[in-house]
Amino acid sequence: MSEITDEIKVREEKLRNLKEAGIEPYPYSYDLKENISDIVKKYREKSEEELEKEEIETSTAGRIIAKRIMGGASFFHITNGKDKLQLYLKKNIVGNERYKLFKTFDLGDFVGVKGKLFKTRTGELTLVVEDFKFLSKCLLPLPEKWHGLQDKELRFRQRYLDLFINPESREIFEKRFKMIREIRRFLDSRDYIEVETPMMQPIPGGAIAKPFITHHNALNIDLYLRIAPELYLKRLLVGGFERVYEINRNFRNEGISSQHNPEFTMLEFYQAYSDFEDLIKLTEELFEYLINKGIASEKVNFEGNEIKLSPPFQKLDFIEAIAKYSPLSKEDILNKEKLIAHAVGLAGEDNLVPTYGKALDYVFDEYVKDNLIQPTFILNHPEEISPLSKPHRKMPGRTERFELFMAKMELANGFSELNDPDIQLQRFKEQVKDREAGDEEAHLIDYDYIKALQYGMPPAAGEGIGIDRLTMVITGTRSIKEVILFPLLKPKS
RNA sequence: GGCCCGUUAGCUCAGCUGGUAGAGCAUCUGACUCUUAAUCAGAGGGUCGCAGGUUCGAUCCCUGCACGGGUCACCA
Repeated sequence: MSEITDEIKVREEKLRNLKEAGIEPYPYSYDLKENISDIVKKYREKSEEELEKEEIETSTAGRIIAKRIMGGASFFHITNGKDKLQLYLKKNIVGNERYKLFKTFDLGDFVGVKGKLFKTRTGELTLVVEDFKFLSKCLLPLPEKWHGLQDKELRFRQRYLDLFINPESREIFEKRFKMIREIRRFLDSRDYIEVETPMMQPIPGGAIAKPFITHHNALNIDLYLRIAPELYLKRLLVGGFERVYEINRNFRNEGISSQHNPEFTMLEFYQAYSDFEDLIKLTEELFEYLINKGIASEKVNFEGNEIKLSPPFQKLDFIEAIAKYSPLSKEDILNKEKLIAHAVGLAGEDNLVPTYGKALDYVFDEYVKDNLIQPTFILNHPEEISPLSKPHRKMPGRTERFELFMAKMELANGFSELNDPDIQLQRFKEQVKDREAGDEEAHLIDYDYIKALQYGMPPAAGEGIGIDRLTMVITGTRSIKEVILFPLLKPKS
């Protein structure tokens, strides 16, 4: 991929020179006392006098990212990707030969250094190098120091460069993974247990989406990469696990956009003896928790809008939401033929399968979604678009379901779980009709799941939260590719 | 998939109505023992995304393709 430039030749030459000088360019380890971040954290606030008095001797290691070479003394910066530390190298401390050697190290090389800490005239914490060890060679030239790596394609294809060149990028991912850690702690402290369920499923279920297909040779069967873990997690409720969650990948064979990656991370959790109202409360508590832990801010700026992440969040009935933001009346929306006609009129005949479910989805997305900037629970979805939710105890034709929207995105989806096997089978059969009407994504009948329900599933509520989108909101990022370490890109030939 | 934009040195970017390319950083050589976008003096580095076309002549105009970005459609 990379052509050999003069600079690469020089770096390769330097590598050879190291070997010839008897210096191992790829040693096995370095016995460092503290990492760069610890040093910066512990000693940054100390005064020049304190440092001088305490004579703090330490050793650390990192990648060289800046060189300022002078005749008899030079300055370098090394980084661990997060923090950087200035090094001061003096000829009369390390000796002429070693000084000359260090000067040949390139930007990107790893070094281990040992010495005392002091502050320069300008007040920067600096390590006077007394001894050093070469730790690894960087053979390719690095991006530029002022602007970093700007090219989005390179940033995604060579994320490792992005991570140690662009601190903002590094921060997004640190935040993401700390958030996931806190979510685990939040659920663990509520007696949840984290489980793993199949990624490869004979019948893809639990969501409405096109799956990836793969093949198992020994069994000679096609399998589907899961589009959701839902039906397996609910089998665990049948099996006696009362509180379970899974944080893992789902795969959907659909378009790639600023909000969609073919594989994405989902938190799904199920809680026995609870209903959708309980999970609405739990969801608000989770946001509160993430704010208290310093993961999320109370307010976040997203595309110029200030989003208030601290609960409580507003609530809006699904049908009323459409009535509010569209020219349609409640009666229009509940009238199936009329709504289908309206949706088909909007979308064009070729673009919409004429089922009530598809029409509902379509008008909701068309009229409502872009208005949902502040966190909003959309409630009580119609049965036609909620094949796995329990019928609403007060509203006929509706289900006990909620979706949490913010920043024009769906972040969470939860409901009281349908545990009546007869109704569930009936709903699956209605999905089959939709499939016959041309809806390729309608749910398939999973008889094995029905069988599990026939053994009895306790009343329960479950919810899925999109981890990538949650990261986007918390970090104020517009593109899902910015929050996925290695987003899917077309391979470059 | 449609439309719009981008692709020029390792990186970040200029490049006028078409006359075979420039800067900064990085690299190399030299000077410099508190620099921090270090400084000073010099040097090297390019199949202008790919393939065609128009033209005496194309980085520039046209067509196609590739990859990326944005947007719409699709997608819970």
